[in-house]
Amino acid sequence: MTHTGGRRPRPVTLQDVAREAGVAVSTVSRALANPGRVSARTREHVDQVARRLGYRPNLIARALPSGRSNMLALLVADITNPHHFGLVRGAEAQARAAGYTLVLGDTQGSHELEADHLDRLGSAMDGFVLASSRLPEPALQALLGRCPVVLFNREADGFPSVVTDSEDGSRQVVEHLAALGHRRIAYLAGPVDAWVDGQRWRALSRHAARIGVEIARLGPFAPTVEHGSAAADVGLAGPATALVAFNDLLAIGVLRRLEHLRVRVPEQLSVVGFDDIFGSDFCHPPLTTVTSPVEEAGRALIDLLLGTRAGHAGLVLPTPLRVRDSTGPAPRA
Amino acid sequence: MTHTGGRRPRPVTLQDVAREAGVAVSTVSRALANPGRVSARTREHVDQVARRLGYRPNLIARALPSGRSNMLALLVADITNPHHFGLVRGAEAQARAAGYTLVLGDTQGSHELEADHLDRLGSAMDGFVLASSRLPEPALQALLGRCPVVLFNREADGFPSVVTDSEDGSRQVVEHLAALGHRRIAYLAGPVDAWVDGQRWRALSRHAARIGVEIARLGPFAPTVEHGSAAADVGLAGPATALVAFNDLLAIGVLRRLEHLRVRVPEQLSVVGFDDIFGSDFCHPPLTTVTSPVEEAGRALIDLLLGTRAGHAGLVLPTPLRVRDSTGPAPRA
DNA sequence: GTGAAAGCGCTAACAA
DNA sequence: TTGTTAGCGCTTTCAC
Repeated sequence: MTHTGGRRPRPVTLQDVAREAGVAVSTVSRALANPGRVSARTREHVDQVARRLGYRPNLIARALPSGRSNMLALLVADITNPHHFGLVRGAEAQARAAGYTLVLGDTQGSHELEADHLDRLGSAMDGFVLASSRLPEPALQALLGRCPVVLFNREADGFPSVVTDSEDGSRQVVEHLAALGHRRIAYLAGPVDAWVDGQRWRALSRHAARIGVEIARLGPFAPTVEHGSAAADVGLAGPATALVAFNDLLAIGVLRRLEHLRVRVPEQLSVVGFDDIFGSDFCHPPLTTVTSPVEEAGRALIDLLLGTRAGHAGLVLPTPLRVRDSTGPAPRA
Repeated sequence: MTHTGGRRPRPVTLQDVAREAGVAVSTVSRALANPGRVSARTREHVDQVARRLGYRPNLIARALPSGRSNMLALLVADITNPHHFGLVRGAEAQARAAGYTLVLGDTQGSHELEADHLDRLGSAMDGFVLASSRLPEPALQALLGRCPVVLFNREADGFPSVVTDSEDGSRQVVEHLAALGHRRIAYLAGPVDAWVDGQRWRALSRHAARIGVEIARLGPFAPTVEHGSAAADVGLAGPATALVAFNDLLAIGVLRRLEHLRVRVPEQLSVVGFDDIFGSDFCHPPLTTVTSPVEEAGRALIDLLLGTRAGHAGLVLPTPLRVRDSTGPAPRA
């Protein structure tokens, strides 16, 4: 790796600053970190010398004795899912405001990769946000003593968490479809190890039962646009007049397949998604979906991780249904 | 941050393993890192003890004396731009394969934020990939001696880089539009500090001149779907029969605005984008765009950074034009 | 308010 | 092959 930049000059260290300023390293350290515990004159002088020499603290060296790296990691199940955009932005902003650097990791929906990331980064991070963690419960519990962890869209004993209100979102979906006259709906399930999948399915079926609507669980399907084709075909094979997809990625894939098959949406079949991602407003037809305030979630997660927020329990964020053109009156039987 | 997990047990260190195994720390260190430089028996024994004790190397402590953290950072101008998905995936995979952890940073299109990230992370990373860097040239040059850096979609003296072939992509766009009878086209420019913006504009205007097509540069516009509205309005105000947007985000925004204004695409106006992002195939109408092999780019960038790839110069990736439904014959005057 | 000195957990000479 | 030892650059007691 030496080619890039050729000879690398030795970085300026605290020692260099101390020598140049004519004080002890500990004084420089204090002047820079705890400006209160040093005289105004020294602080100013040290500051100036440090600036002149172009001193940059070595984060690694700082982290070793202090035990804090000032880095937080956000591990997402799928970085290519636009759903996480806002989460990243919100978390980034909040972390930065608190003086932390946010580091992002993609687990590609694999709990092995997730565990691997945790393993590798564990000793170097001050805490983790696991978004849509796919980790088996025992693996999660094993983390408990080792490192501060907060969860997004997953709940587990002992962990602070922020979740979107699947319960209420599902209620809105069912009531919306029922109001449009749908009596048979199908849920196109997501990954079995995705905690929200279970939540959504349970809430959906409970409310369907309450209202007197039939609901079937189909799948599971990988939550991607590509797999929407398979999901659409399975959905089409049944009696359902409305399809509720695990998330928007899958829903958009379903929509694409239906268009290709010349199945008219919503005239012949209604489609609903979850998340309200980038693209759900300009796909064809625009998707009716359960929104979620991900940016707020991102901020709240960091607050929880840092202990900045009162109440360490679970935070549930509201998820209003955004009705667009992919849902309409049920076709006459 | 103490709430999460309660009492944290002191992690197992090399010393613990050494004591338990009845050998010196250096032996444990070697057994774990250079299994060749230690007898098979000791290695096995140490391995076993380490496993039994649940030893996890402390990355921070390891990085200090060795000067290598085994972490690489990828800084992208906009994490919410789907264009970067493949880049992240490709880079992640390649970094992981080489034993490195890839860390992601979002600079939100701001060179201040970019510089800040570089500053904060600089001492803790073994290298940086700057994707679509907005850093002013002098700031970039200042990095030269300090840390290995490779560039994506930007070229600068002294830095290895991978760029998509704006030159050839632009040629294809102009020839495609000319073949459809367009004689007046407009370029909806992106951020002035985006290197590719200049590249695309220059290539576009050169080829337009060569072929005898008029071209105007409009903007600059922020490269987001939202700003597509403004771009569409400006484009509509001129004589152009075809609009070439800086990227797909902007192009999709333009398409949305045109649909809202009941301007028929491509009958009344053709639209072209760059990147071929998520959504460009299901927006309305599907977008004609210049593709780019981002996943390959991601892998190549890591290779370049690690010096694994022969030839440290600039790598130019092919960018075939994907023709969809947003371009058609020029309207009769 | 400031300095001296002891580590943080690990790597890498150097010795044995 | 293995052990001893000196740091890496910084923070943080503890004296002064």
